[in-house]
Amino acid sequence: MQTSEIIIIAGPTASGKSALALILAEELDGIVINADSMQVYKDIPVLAAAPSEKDRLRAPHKLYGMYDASCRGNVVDWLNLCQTEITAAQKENKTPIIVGGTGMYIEALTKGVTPIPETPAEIRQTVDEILKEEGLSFLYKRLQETDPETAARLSGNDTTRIRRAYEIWLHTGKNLTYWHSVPLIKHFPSQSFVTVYINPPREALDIRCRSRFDAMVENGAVEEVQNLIAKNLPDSLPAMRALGVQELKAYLNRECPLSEAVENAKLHTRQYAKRQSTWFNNRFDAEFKYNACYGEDKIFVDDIKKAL
RNA sequence: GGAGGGGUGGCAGAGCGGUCAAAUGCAACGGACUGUAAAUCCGUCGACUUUAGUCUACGAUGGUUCGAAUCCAUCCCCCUCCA
Repeated sequence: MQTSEIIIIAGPTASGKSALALILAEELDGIVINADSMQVYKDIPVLAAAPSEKDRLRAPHKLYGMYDASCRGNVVDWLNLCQTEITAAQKENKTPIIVGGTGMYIEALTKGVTPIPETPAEIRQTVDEILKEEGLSFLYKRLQETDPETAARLSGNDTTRIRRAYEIWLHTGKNLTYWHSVPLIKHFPSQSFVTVYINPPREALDIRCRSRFDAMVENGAVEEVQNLIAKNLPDSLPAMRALGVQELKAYLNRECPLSEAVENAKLHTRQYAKRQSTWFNNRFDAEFKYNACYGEDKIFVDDIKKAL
């Protein structure tokens, strides 16, 4: 069975997205393409819950583990790679199946992105120094002068966004408000997506997150973090912020017992799942919604196949 | 048995006569989200009614006071040290 549609499977962590993607890939002769900001790093397959070797043999998987932990991935880089993979799949008459929990990535794919030039490293560094020397409130004041609208929209505590907005101004001479006024660049028309949202009840998800983390520890999550620590990377890198990394690092540094580290990681996973649900519930308009974790139910698959 | 310290909202922990429904942190709940997004940030958080207010609350009971989480008495628990 072949189709030119692009399937997108979104949902919170541990909802069973990857399993569904895999089954669909098998049934539809598809290619699974990752839309998860953490599964792109090769150093953390266990903690990021990337598909296993065995699963990857069952169907082609793209954009998994392609970056070193020292890299900083970002939406646009991912988007470009994703587009390449989608067109490559379509050329071979295979169904691209995009799966992931990173709402921002999926939205960039379906709705497009603003063509803001990439910020060079020097600019980032400059802003970093301002931040360090003058503080966030200073940077916020500068933003109020250069981009009052954006400043008004943001909280004065929102380091990430204030920094980015100011970087854009410094680099391009135009502020974020201006950039947001230019049309988004879209690579695929909206009609080409078949969207699926797995949205299990919180309690069910929580149980899964918890047992999954235990399984991660059994499958070498601690060793994974140990190897990461050995690389001596700054904690600010995305891979270092994957759920479980800082928690297990604290254990390895003898700051807390393993049980506590595990509890913390489970807690943070649960809170993350909530943030994801909020995102998808309120801004991801899916054609198919399922209110349970994906297990073995073929219903999902049949429903989706019918839509193609 | 003796000496001392303590019991505060789901938890931790401030407050030590009024401005205390009680700081702060955590958790919980809701929300935002345009290039680090598994990030970052915002709101709510005793109950009932609701821009004001009413009630129940700081181990228990009783007291002092115009007024107590804060002072006193008794009781019940907990911890530390000495024996």
